[in-house]
Amino acid sequence: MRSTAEARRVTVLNAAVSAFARTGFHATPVTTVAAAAGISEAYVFRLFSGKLGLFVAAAGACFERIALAIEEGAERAAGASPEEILDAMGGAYAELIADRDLLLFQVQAQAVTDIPEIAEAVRAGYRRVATFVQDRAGASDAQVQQFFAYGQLCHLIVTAGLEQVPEPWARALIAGIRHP
Amino acid sequence: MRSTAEARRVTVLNAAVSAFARTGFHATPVTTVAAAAGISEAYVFRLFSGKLGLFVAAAGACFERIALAIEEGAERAAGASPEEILDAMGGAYAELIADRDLLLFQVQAQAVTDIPEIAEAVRAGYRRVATFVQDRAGASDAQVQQFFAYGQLCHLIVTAGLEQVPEPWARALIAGIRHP
DNA sequence: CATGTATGTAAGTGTGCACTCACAAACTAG
DNA sequence: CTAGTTTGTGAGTGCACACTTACATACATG
Repeated sequence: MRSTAEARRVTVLNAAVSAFARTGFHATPVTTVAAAAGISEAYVFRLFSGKLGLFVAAAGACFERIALAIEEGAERAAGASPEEILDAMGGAYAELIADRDLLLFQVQAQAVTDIPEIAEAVRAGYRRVATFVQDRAGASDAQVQQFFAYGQLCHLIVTAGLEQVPEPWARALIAGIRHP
Repeated sequence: MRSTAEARRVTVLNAAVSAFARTGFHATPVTTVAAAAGISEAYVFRLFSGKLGLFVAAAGACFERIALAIEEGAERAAGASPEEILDAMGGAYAELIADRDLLLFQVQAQAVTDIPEIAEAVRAGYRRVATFVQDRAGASDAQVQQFFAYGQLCHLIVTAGLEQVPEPWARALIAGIRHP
Protein backbone atom coordinates (compact mmCIF):
# COMPACT_ATOMS: atom_id res chain seq x y z
CA MET A 1 0.00 0.00 0.00
CA ARG A 2 1.55 3.16 -1.18
CA SER A 3 -1.12 5.26 0.45
CA THR A 4 -4.41 4.92 2.27
CA ALA A 5 -7.63 5.33 0.34
CA GLU A 6 -8.61 8.27 2.52
CA ALA A 7 -5.40 10.15 1.73
CA ARG A 8 -5.91 9.46 -1.96
CA ARG A 9 -9.41 10.84 -1.77
CA VAL A 10 -8.06 14.14 -0.45
CA THR A 11 -5.52 14.36 -3.26
CA VAL A 12 -8.16 13.53 -5.84
CA LEU A 13 -10.57 16.11 -4.43
CA ASN A 14 -7.98 18.87 -4.71
CA ALA A 15 -7.32 17.89 -8.30
CA ALA A 16 -11.05 17.68 -8.94
CA VAL A 17 -11.80 21.17 -7.63
CA SER A 18 -9.09 22.60 -9.87
CA ALA A 19 -10.09 20.65 -12.95
CA PHE A 20 -13.83 21.18 -12.63
CA ALA A 21 -13.23 24.87 -11.91
CA ARG A 22 -11.52 25.30 -15.25
CA THR A 23 -13.78 23.33 -17.59
CA GLY A 24 -16.90 22.48 -15.64
CA PHE A 25 -18.70 19.24 -14.93
CA HIS A 26 -19.60 18.04 -18.40
CA ALA A 27 -16.44 19.15 -20.21
CA THR A 28 -14.04 17.68 -17.67
CA PRO A 29 -13.23 14.02 -18.30
CA VAL A 30 -12.49 11.94 -15.23
CA THR A 31 -9.21 11.05 -16.92
CA THR A 32 -8.09 14.65 -16.47
CA VAL A 33 -8.77 14.59 -12.75
CA ALA A 34 -7.05 11.22 -12.42
CA ALA A 35 -3.98 12.43 -14.28
CA ALA A 36 -3.77 15.58 -12.15
CA ALA A 37 -3.99 13.43 -9.03
CA GLY A 38 -1.36 11.05 -10.38
CA ILE A 39 -3.50 7.90 -10.36
CA SER A 40 -5.45 5.88 -12.88
CA GLU A 41 -8.96 6.71 -14.02
CA ALA A 42 -10.19 3.31 -12.84
CA TYR A 43 -9.11 3.99 -9.29
CA VAL A 44 -10.94 7.30 -9.19
CA PHE A 45 -14.09 5.36 -9.99
CA ARG A 46 -13.36 3.05 -7.11
CA LEU A 47 -12.75 5.92 -4.69
CA PHE A 48 -15.91 7.82 -5.67
CA SER A 49 -19.33 6.72 -6.83
CA GLY A 50 -19.15 7.87 -10.43
CA LYS A 51 -18.33 11.27 -11.86
CA LEU A 52 -21.33 12.81 -10.13
CA GLY A 53 -20.24 11.54 -6.73
CA LEU A 54 -16.81 12.99 -7.37
CA PHE A 55 -18.23 16.39 -8.27
CA VAL A 56 -20.51 16.49 -5.24
CA ALA A 57 -17.61 15.56 -2.97
CA ALA A 58 -15.51 18.27 -4.61
CA ALA A 59 -18.28 20.77 -3.94
CA GLY A 60 -18.20 19.77 -0.29
CA ALA A 61 -14.46 20.33 -0.17
CA CYS A 62 -14.80 23.67 -1.93
CA PHE A 63 -17.37 25.08 0.48
CA GLU A 64 -15.50 23.59 3.41
CA ARG A 65 -12.44 25.64 2.50
CA ILE A 66 -14.51 28.77 1.99
CA ALA A 67 -16.24 28.36 5.33
CA LEU A 68 -12.93 27.82 7.10
CA ALA A 69 -11.42 30.94 5.56
CA ILE A 70 -14.39 33.06 6.56
CA GLU A 71 -14.34 31.70 10.08
CA GLU A 72 -10.68 32.54 10.27
CA GLY A 73 -11.40 36.05 9.07
CA ALA A 74 -14.06 36.41 11.74
CA GLU A 75 -11.57 35.35 14.37
CA ARG A 76 -9.32 38.24 13.47
CA ALA A 77 -12.13 40.73 14.07
CA ALA A 78 -13.57 39.11 17.17
CA GLY A 79 -15.61 41.51 19.27
CA ALA A 80 -15.83 44.23 16.65
CA SER A 81 -18.97 45.69 15.08
CA PRO A 82 -20.97 43.70 12.51
CA GLU A 83 -19.64 45.95 9.74
CA GLU A 84 -16.05 45.31 10.75
CA ILE A 85 -16.57 41.57 11.09
CA LEU A 86 -18.22 41.41 7.65
CA ASP A 87 -15.32 43.38 6.28
CA ALA A 88 -12.82 40.97 7.80
CA MET A 89 -14.77 38.03 6.39
CA GLY A 90 -14.79 39.65 2.97
CA GLY A 91 -11.07 40.21 3.18
CA ALA A 92 -10.40 36.61 4.11
CA TYR A 93 -12.58 35.44 1.25
CA ALA A 94 -10.81 37.74 -1.18
CA GLU A 95 -7.46 36.30 -0.16
CA LEU A 96 -8.72 32.77 -0.51
CA ILE A 97 -10.06 33.11 -4.03
CA ALA A 98 -6.94 34.80 -5.34
CA ASP A 99 -6.07 31.60 -7.18
CA ARG A 100 -9.60 31.53 -8.66
CA ASP A 101 -10.20 27.79 -8.36
CA LEU A 102 -12.72 28.10 -5.55
CA LEU A 103 -14.53 30.97 -7.24
CA LEU A 104 -14.74 29.26 -10.61
CA PHE A 105 -15.87 26.03 -9.05
CA GLN A 106 -18.85 27.81 -7.53
CA VAL A 107 -19.74 29.22 -10.94
CA GLN A 108 -19.50 25.76 -12.49
CA ALA A 109 -21.57 24.20 -9.72
CA GLN A 110 -24.32 26.80 -10.10
CA ALA A 111 -24.44 26.02 -13.81
CA VAL A 112 -25.25 22.34 -13.27
CA THR A 113 -27.93 22.70 -10.63
CA ASP A 114 -30.32 20.99 -13.03
CA ILE A 115 -28.79 17.86 -11.49
CA PRO A 116 -30.60 17.54 -8.14
CA GLU A 117 -27.65 16.16 -6.18
CA ILE A 118 -25.56 19.14 -7.22
CA ALA A 119 -28.32 21.62 -6.43
CA GLU A 120 -28.50 20.16 -2.94
CA ALA A 121 -24.72 20.37 -2.53
CA VAL A 122 -24.80 24.02 -3.57
CA ARG A 123 -27.60 24.79 -1.12
CA ALA A 124 -25.73 22.99 1.64
CA GLY A 125 -22.62 25.00 0.91
CA TYR A 126 -24.34 28.35 0.96
CA ARG A 127 -26.40 27.35 3.97
CA ARG A 128 -23.24 26.76 5.92
CA VAL A 129 -21.57 29.98 4.84
CA ALA A 130 -24.66 32.17 5.09
CA THR A 131 -25.76 30.99 8.52
CA PHE A 132 -22.25 31.46 9.79
CA VAL A 133 -22.04 35.00 8.43
CA GLN A 134 -25.43 35.83 9.87
CA ASP A 135 -24.76 34.36 13.32
CA ARG A 136 -21.12 35.15 13.75
CA ALA A 137 -21.12 38.69 12.39
CA GLY A 138 -24.45 39.46 13.99
CA ALA A 139 -25.36 41.07 10.70
CA SER A 140 -28.81 42.11 9.60
CA ASP A 141 -30.61 40.37 6.75
CA ALA A 142 -29.82 43.30 4.47
CA GLN A 143 -26.14 43.15 5.36
CA VAL A 144 -25.95 39.42 4.70
CA GLN A 145 -27.74 39.91 1.40
CA GLN A 146 -25.33 42.65 0.39
CA PHE A 147 -22.37 40.48 1.37
CA PHE A 148 -23.48 37.74 -1.01
CA ALA A 149 -24.59 40.10 -3.77
CA TYR A 150 -21.12 41.58 -4.04
CA GLY A 151 -19.62 38.12 -3.72
CA GLN A 152 -21.63 37.06 -6.75
CA LEU A 153 -20.51 40.19 -8.56
CA CYS A 154 -16.96 38.87 -8.18
CA HIS A 155 -18.04 35.79 -10.15
CA LEU A 156 -19.02 37.99 -13.07
CA ILE A 157 -15.87 40.08 -12.86
CA VAL A 158 -13.65 37.03 -12.97
CA THR A 159 -15.51 34.94 -15.54
CA ALA A 160 -15.87 37.86 -17.93
CA GLY A 161 -12.27 38.91 -17.34
CA LEU A 162 -13.29 42.47 -16.51
CA GLU A 163 -9.99 43.23 -14.78
CA GLN A 164 -8.46 43.35 -18.25
CA VAL A 165 -11.13 45.63 -19.70
CA PRO A 166 -10.13 49.31 -19.50
CA GLU A 167 -13.54 50.66 -20.56
CA PRO A 168 -15.52 52.79 -18.06
CA TRP A 169 -18.41 50.35 -17.61
CA ALA A 170 -15.99 47.62 -16.57
CA ARG A 171 -14.09 49.94 -14.26
CA ALA A 172 -17.38 50.86 -12.60
CA LEU A 173 -18.20 47.19 -11.94
CA ILE A 174 -14.76 46.51 -10.51
CA ALA A 175 -14.39 49.66 -8.39
CA GLY A 176 -13.58 48.94 -4.77
CA ILE A 177 -13.91 45.16 -5.09
CA ARG A 178 -11.08 43.39 -3.38
CA HIS A 179 -8.66 41.43 -5.50
CA PRO A 180 -10.77 40.05 -8.37
CA MET B 1 -38.77 26.80 -49.96
CA ARG B 2 -40.95 26.57 -46.95
CA SER B 3 -39.21 29.43 -45.19
CA THR B 4 -36.26 31.71 -45.62
CA ALA B 5 -32.98 30.85 -43.94
CA GLU B 6 -33.09 34.07 -41.96
CA ALA B 7 -36.51 33.28 -40.48
CA ARG B 8 -35.30 29.78 -39.59
CA ARG B 9 -32.30 31.23 -37.82
CA VAL B 10 -34.59 33.26 -35.58
CA THR B 11 -36.65 30.20 -34.69
CA VAL B 12 -33.53 28.18 -34.02
CA LEU B 13 -32.04 30.90 -31.81
CA ASN B 14 -35.15 30.99 -29.63
CA ALA B 15 -34.98 27.24 -29.24
CA ALA B 16 -31.26 27.45 -28.57
CA VAL B 17 -31.58 30.01 -25.77
CA SER B 18 -34.15 27.81 -24.04
CA ALA B 19 -32.26 24.57 -24.49
CA PHE B 20 -28.84 25.92 -23.50
CA ALA B 21 -30.40 27.69 -20.52
CA ARG B 22 -31.61 24.39 -19.12
CA THR B 23 -28.61 22.12 -19.67
CA GLY B 24 -25.73 24.36 -20.68
CA PHE B 25 -23.35 24.32 -23.61
CA HIS B 26 -21.66 20.95 -23.22
CA ALA B 27 -24.67 18.95 -22.04
CA THR B 28 -27.03 20.19 -24.73
CA PRO B 29 -26.83 18.17 -27.96
CA VAL B 30 -27.53 20.09 -31.13
CA THR B 31 -30.21 17.48 -31.83
CA THR B 32 -32.21 18.86 -28.91
CA VAL B 33 -32.14 22.39 -30.29
CA ALA B 34 -33.02 21.14 -33.76
CA ALA B 35 -35.97 19.15 -32.45
CA ALA B 36 -37.25 22.10 -30.45
CA ALA B 37 -37.01 24.26 -33.56
CA GLY B 38 -38.74 21.61 -35.65
CA ILE B 39 -35.94 21.03 -38.15
CA SER B 40 -33.20 18.50 -38.70
CA GLU B 41 -29.86 18.57 -36.93
CA ALA B 42 -28.06 18.75 -40.29
CA TYR B 43 -29.81 21.96 -41.19
CA VAL B 44 -28.85 23.63 -37.93
CA PHE B 45 -25.25 22.97 -38.86
CA ARG B 46 -25.82 24.63 -42.19
CA LEU B 47 -27.49 27.66 -40.61
CA PHE B 48 -24.76 28.17 -38.01
CA SER B 49 -21.05 27.54 -38.00
CA GLY B 50 -20.93 24.63 -35.59
CA LYS B 51 -22.30 24.30 -32.09
CA LEU B 52 -20.06 27.10 -30.86
CA GLY B 53 -21.35 29.50 -33.49
CA LEU B 54 -24.88 28.62 -32.49
CA PHE B 55 -24.18 29.29 -28.82
CA VAL B 56 -22.49 32.61 -29.51
CA ALA B 57 -25.41 33.70 -31.69
CA ALA B 58 -27.82 32.62 -28.95
CA ALA B 59 -25.85 34.73 -26.48
CA GLY B 60 -26.26 37.70 -28.79
CA ALA B 61 -30.01 37.12 -28.94
CA CYS B 62 -30.19 36.73 -25.16
CA PHE B 63 -28.45 40.02 -24.37
CA GLU B 64 -30.35 41.74 -27.15
CA ARG B 65 -33.61 40.89 -25.45
CA ILE B 66 -32.29 41.96 -22.04
CA ALA B 67 -31.06 45.27 -23.41
CA LEU B 68 -34.40 45.94 -25.09
CA ALA B 69 -36.33 45.23 -21.91
CA ILE B 70 -34.15 47.54 -19.87
CA GLU B 71 -34.43 50.29 -22.46
CA GLU B 72 -38.18 49.89 -22.35
CA GLY B 73 -38.11 50.14 -18.57
CA ALA B 74 -36.08 53.32 -18.82
CA GLU B 75 -38.65 54.78 -21.20
CA ARG B 76 -41.32 54.40 -18.56
CA ALA B 77 -39.31 56.44 -16.07
CA ALA B 78 -38.04 59.05 -18.49
CA GLY B 79 -36.98 62.25 -16.77
CA ALA B 80 -37.01 60.85 -13.24
CA SER B 81 -34.09 60.65 -10.82
CA PRO B 82 -31.29 58.10 -11.36
CA GLU B 83 -32.64 56.04 -8.46
CA GLU B 84 -36.10 55.90 -10.01
CA ILE B 85 -34.78 55.07 -13.46
CA LEU B 86 -32.61 52.29 -12.04
CA ASP B 87 -35.63 51.00 -10.19
CA ALA B 88 -37.70 50.98 -13.37
CA MET B 89 -34.92 49.17 -15.21
CA GLY B 90 -34.74 46.61 -12.42
CA GLY B 91 -38.47 46.11 -12.59
CA ALA B 92 -38.42 45.59 -16.34
CA TYR B 93 -35.58 43.09 -15.96
CA ALA B 94 -37.43 41.24 -13.23
CA GLU B 95 -40.48 40.90 -15.46
CA LEU B 96 -38.39 39.68 -18.36
CA ILE B 97 -36.63 36.91 -16.49
CA ALA B 98 -39.80 35.55 -14.95
CA ASP B 99 -39.59 32.59 -17.32
CA ARG B 100 -35.95 32.05 -16.27
CA ASP B 101 -34.55 31.20 -19.70
CA LEU B 102 -32.66 34.45 -20.07
CA LEU B 103 -31.34 34.33 -16.54
CA LEU B 104 -30.20 30.71 -16.77
CA PHE B 105 -28.59 31.31 -20.14
CA GLN B 106 -26.42 34.00 -18.59
CA VAL B 107 -25.33 31.58 -15.87
CA GLN B 108 -24.51 28.93 -18.47
CA ALA B 109 -22.60 31.42 -20.61
CA GLN B 110 -20.52 32.59 -17.65
CA ALA B 111 -19.62 28.98 -16.94
CA VAL B 112 -18.06 28.41 -20.38
CA THR B 113 -16.00 31.57 -20.60
CA ASP B 114 -12.91 29.39 -20.87
CA ILE B 115 -13.89 29.35 -24.54
CA PRO B 116 -12.61 32.71 -25.83
CA GLU B 117 -15.43 33.33 -28.31
CA ILE B 118 -17.98 32.91 -25.53
CA ALA B 119 -16.03 35.12 -23.14
CA GLU B 120 -16.07 37.85 -25.77
CA ALA B 121 -19.81 37.40 -26.34
CA VAL B 122 -20.43 37.72 -22.60
CA ARG B 123 -18.32 40.85 -22.38
CA ALA B 124 -20.12 42.33 -25.38
CA GLY B 125 -23.47 41.62 -23.76
CA TYR B 126 -22.60 43.19 -20.44
CA ARG B 127 -20.87 46.07 -22.16
CA ARG B 128 -24.07 46.92 -23.95
CA VAL B 129 -26.27 46.64 -20.87
CA ALA B 130 -23.86 48.33 -18.47
CA THR B 131 -23.07 51.30 -20.67
CA PHE B 132 -26.76 51.82 -21.29
CA VAL B 133 -27.57 51.71 -17.58
CA GLN B 134 -24.76 54.11 -16.83
CA ASP B 135 -25.60 56.59 -19.58
CA ARG B 136 -29.33 56.40 -19.60
CA ALA B 137 -29.96 56.35 -15.86
CA GLY B 138 -27.19 58.85 -15.24
CA ALA B 139 -26.19 56.61 -12.37
CA SER B 140 -22.95 56.78 -10.44
CA ASP B 141 -20.36 54.02 -10.67
CA ALA B 142 -21.43 52.75 -7.28
CA GLN B 143 -25.07 52.63 -8.32
CA VAL B 144 -24.28 50.73 -11.50
CA GLN B 145 -22.15 48.34 -9.53
CA GLN B 146 -24.94 47.76 -7.03
CA PHE B 147 -27.43 47.23 -9.85
CA PHE B 148 -25.34 44.40 -11.27
CA ALA B 149 -24.38 42.95 -7.90
CA TYR B 150 -28.02 42.37 -6.98
CA GLY B 151 -28.69 41.14 -10.51
CA GLN B 152 -26.03 38.49 -10.00
CA LEU B 153 -27.56 37.64 -6.63
CA CYS B 154 -30.70 36.71 -8.56
CA HIS B 155 -28.65 34.13 -10.45
CA LEU B 156 -27.75 32.45 -7.19
CA ILE B 157 -31.29 32.61 -5.86
CA VAL B 158 -32.70 30.95 -8.94
CA THR B 159 -30.00 28.34 -9.58
CA ALA B 160 -29.96 27.25 -5.95
CA GLY B 161 -33.75 27.30 -5.79
CA LEU B 162 -33.73 29.48 -2.70
CA GLU B 163 -37.37 30.55 -3.18
CA GLN B 164 -38.30 27.07 -2.01
CA VAL B 165 -36.04 27.14 1.05
CA PRO B 166 -37.88 28.32 4.18
CA GLU B 167 -34.78 28.63 6.35
CA PRO B 168 -33.76 32.06 7.66
CA TRP B 169 -30.51 32.36 5.73
CA ALA B 170 -32.36 31.80 2.47
CA ARG B 171 -35.10 34.25 3.40
CA ALA B 172 -32.42 36.85 4.12
CA LEU B 173 -30.87 36.41 0.67
CA ILE B 174 -34.23 36.67 -1.05
CA ALA B 175 -35.66 39.58 0.96
CA GLY B 176 -36.85 42.42 -1.22
CA ILE B 177 -35.62 40.94 -4.48
CA ARG B 178 -38.20 41.24 -7.19
CA HIS B 179 -39.76 38.08 -8.57
CA PRO B 180 -37.01 35.44 -8.39
C1' DC C 1 4.93 -18.96 4.60
C1' DA C 2 0.06 -18.87 3.55
C1' DT C 3 -4.08 -16.48 3.33
C1' DG C 4 -6.62 -12.33 3.25
C1' DT C 5 -7.35 -7.61 2.26
C1' DA C 6 -6.43 -3.04 0.45
C1' DT C 7 -4.31 -0.49 -3.25
C1' DG C 8 -3.76 0.04 -7.91
C1' DT C 9 -4.05 -0.54 -13.17
C1' DA C 10 -4.39 -2.01 -18.39
C1' DA C 11 -7.42 -2.94 -21.47
C1' DG C 12 -11.58 -3.10 -22.88
C1' DT C 13 -17.07 -1.90 -23.94
C1' DG C 14 -20.89 0.66 -25.22
C1' DT C 15 -22.90 4.85 -26.16
C1' DG C 16 -23.69 9.61 -27.24
C1' DC C 17 -22.75 13.18 -30.10
C1' DA C 18 -20.44 16.76 -33.34
C1' DC C 19 -20.08 17.06 -37.85
C1' DT C 20 -20.34 15.48 -43.04
C1' DC C 21 -22.16 14.06 -47.40
C1' DA C 22 -24.96 12.62 -50.89
C1' DC C 23 -29.26 13.42 -52.29
C1' DA C 24 -34.19 15.33 -52.70
C1' DA C 25 -37.66 18.70 -53.19
C1' DA C 26 -39.22 23.36 -53.71
C1' DC C 27 -38.84 27.70 -55.81
C1' DT C 28 -36.87 31.11 -59.46
C1' DA C 29 -35.17 32.89 -63.91
C1' DG C 30 -34.58 32.63 -68.58
C1' DC D 1 -39.34 23.47 -70.07
C1' DT D 2 -34.58 23.67 -68.39
C1' DA D 3 -30.94 25.04 -65.49
C1' DG D 4 -29.63 26.94 -61.32
C1' DT D 5 -30.21 28.23 -56.51
C1' DT D 6 -32.03 27.65 -51.89
C1' DT D 7 -34.12 24.90 -48.42
C1' DG D 8 -34.12 20.67 -46.31
C1' DT D 9 -32.96 15.70 -44.72
C1' DG D 10 -31.41 10.49 -43.82
C1' DA D 11 -27.84 8.01 -43.16
C1' DG D 12 -23.63 7.66 -41.95
C1' DT D 13 -18.47 8.43 -39.61
C1' DG D 14 -15.29 8.89 -36.21
C1' DC D 15 -14.05 9.98 -31.75
C1' DA D 16 -14.36 11.05 -26.88
C1' DC D 17 -15.58 9.45 -22.64
C1' DA D 18 -18.19 7.15 -18.51
C1' DC D 19 -17.86 3.06 -16.49
C1' DT D 20 -16.40 -2.19 -15.92
C1' DT D 21 -13.70 -6.29 -15.46
C1' DA D 22 -9.95 -9.07 -14.80
C1' DC D 23 -5.75 -8.98 -13.05
C1' DA D 24 -1.34 -7.45 -10.42
C1' DT D 25 1.14 -5.91 -6.56
C1' DA D 26 1.83 -4.42 -1.85
C1' DC D 27 1.05 -5.04 2.96
C1' DA D 28 -0.81 -7.33 7.27
C1' DT D 29 -1.65 -11.27 10.33
C1' DG D 30 -1.70 -15.95 12.00
